[in-house]
Amino acid sequence: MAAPARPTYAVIAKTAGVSEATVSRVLNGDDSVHPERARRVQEAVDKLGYKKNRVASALASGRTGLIAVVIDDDLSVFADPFYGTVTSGVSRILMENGLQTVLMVSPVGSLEGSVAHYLRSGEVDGAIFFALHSDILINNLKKQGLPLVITGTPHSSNDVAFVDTDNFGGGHTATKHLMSSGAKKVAIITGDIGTTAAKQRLDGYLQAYRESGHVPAKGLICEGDYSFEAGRAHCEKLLDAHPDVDGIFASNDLMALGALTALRDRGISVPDQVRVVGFDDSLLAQTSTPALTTIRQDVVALGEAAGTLMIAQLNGQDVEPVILPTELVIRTSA
Amino acid sequence: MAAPARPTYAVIAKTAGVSEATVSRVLNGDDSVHPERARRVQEAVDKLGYKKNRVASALASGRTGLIAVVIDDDLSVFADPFYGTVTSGVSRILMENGLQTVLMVSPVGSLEGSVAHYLRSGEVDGAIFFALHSDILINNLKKQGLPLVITGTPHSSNDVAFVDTDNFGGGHTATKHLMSSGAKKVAIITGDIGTTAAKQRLDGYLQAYRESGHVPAKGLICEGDYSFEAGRAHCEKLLDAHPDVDGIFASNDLMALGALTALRDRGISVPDQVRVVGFDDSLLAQTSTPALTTIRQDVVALGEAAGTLMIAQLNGQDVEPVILPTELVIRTSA
DNA sequence: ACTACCCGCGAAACCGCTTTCACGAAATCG
DNA sequence: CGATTTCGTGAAAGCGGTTTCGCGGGTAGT
Repeated sequence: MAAPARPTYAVIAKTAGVSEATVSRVLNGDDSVHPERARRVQEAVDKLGYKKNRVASALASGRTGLIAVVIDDDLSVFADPFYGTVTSGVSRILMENGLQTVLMVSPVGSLEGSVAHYLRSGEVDGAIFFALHSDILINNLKKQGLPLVITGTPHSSNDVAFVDTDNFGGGHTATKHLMSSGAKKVAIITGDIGTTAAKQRLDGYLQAYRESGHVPAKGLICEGDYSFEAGRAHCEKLLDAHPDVDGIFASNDLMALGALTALRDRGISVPDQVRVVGFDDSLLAQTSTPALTTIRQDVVALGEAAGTLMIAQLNGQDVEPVILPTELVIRTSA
Repeated sequence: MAAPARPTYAVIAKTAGVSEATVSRVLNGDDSVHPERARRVQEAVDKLGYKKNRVASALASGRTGLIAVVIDDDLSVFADPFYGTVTSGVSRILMENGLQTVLMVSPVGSLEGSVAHYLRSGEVDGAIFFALHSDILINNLKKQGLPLVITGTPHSSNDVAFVDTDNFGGGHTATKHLMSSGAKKVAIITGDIGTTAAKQRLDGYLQAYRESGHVPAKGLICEGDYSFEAGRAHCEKLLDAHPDVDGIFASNDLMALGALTALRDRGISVPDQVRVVGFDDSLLAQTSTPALTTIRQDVVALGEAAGTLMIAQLNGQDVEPVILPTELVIRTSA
């Protein structure tokens, strides 16, 4: 009510004594305007506290200033601090560039539904995907020329921009560390093998084994799913089948914690009898007992990289995938 | 390029043999259109796969279909699964109502900056606040008639809609549980006392004490800040000053974990010698050793309630604050 | 000095949908 | 049965920017 109607180009133009077209040019950084008139426009803008109406601008220009962050999974995924953190990184970068983040959570499988429609309908200038389960929509959108960024390595090697942690390197480092601290028989509990991250971490593990000149005994490779329970259950199975296991690399901290719990329940001392390494360096790793040795990934940086890649694409630049390094954080468990 | 230009009202109108005005009426649920013509419009819409251009619609109607979720804190807050989960609840409800969630993270103190501008400029139809540190902007926006919802109890009792967990009840229940399971001397480690939630949980604790006919000894009330370290440090101080403490209520799980760690470091058995209760029922509570007895708050429900309250306001309904019940989850620590 | 360009700038069309307004026909009233 | 409402509908005026187009004047070429 009391809101004093916001000024429009018409007002700015009048007070600056120029045409609306010129106002537009000045406000959009068109340098073909005489400095003096540009100054006058700028003055009027400042004086009237003018702020561009993004909606009108969007309609006329076709650019909405909105970037979708699409989570291709059920809502619960967002409870994972990982995504929250990545999102905040993305959001910060986008905001600094005058873009807003639109959050879209799309239950697995329904990606072809309303979300797809929304993305296709030009109501966002670009989309960043998390926890992508399928590449078909991606290829589809890509073909339409929508700037895309994927966090995590996509399954098919289409030329879509993506950012990812060096999962292979992390898996490799973790396994190496276990071996070099004395473990002879190192098992791995993988994440959901449907994800590329889990596969890459496993590959790193295998590579480390290869380099050691040994071969992982049958049964040392357990296919988990990133859950606490999987960590616990696989660890127990492992202890039954291979009582001489002395190293466990869990593909994330949560499973490592599950393993830790199973070990404690059996009275097996960590790290003396069995060493454990996790992945992520989440809060869990810092607060567990014993504190978890783990592979840190820089999640904020991941988000920022995704945002930066998006900005670059919007500016018409060619972009290369970004792979961020991991870091071994040595605590007590290994 | 290959994108076959989306149809507009003009096309729909022509193929249905009506005016654009009628198309608009049908698509916006104006029931004053003759059923037969409405059907024809609907047919045309279906046949052409028409999807309304939200931007144009927004410009003309003044309604953007966007709801801001504002986090008044640094980005790191979003790493807390709590906010991620609330956000996903909000997002789901909004989407079901054809609204999109715009995420805005605003470093503490800068709320009066670009975010405020954005909110004021009518580019969103409403705003939901998380982790609110100050009420001034709220009152300001409220005055402008922007539909608002706050998660957490606001400091001043303006009549803004809010949703919150029953922190008082939770604190009360936690303390009661400690007492009734035998604890004589129950301490509390509060959260950041600047937050209303921390204050309310403390009030619940005090109320339980009052009902027990006792008074908490001096020094049993420790002002923490929700961090692991605070939990540990306060617990140690507590053990030094009051060796006979036999119950600790930590205002969140993370601090409870800190306390658990301190206790273990001193070889004090939980729950035999000291009982510990946390708050949140986060992942940490489930995976800690011993598993943490805690007060569960339904975080998804909180988000959904916030979303629902927003929808109600947009529909012009009057809304009442929503306080969600908590639940005592008994595990091992108490 | 005359034509050919280039440059800065304003007029006006346009983006796609919403909403007011007024008109003709049908319904209601006295 | 004429006068007044009511109802469904289309024409048209926005919403607030962006962008094309072309004009007038200054610069350059010859």
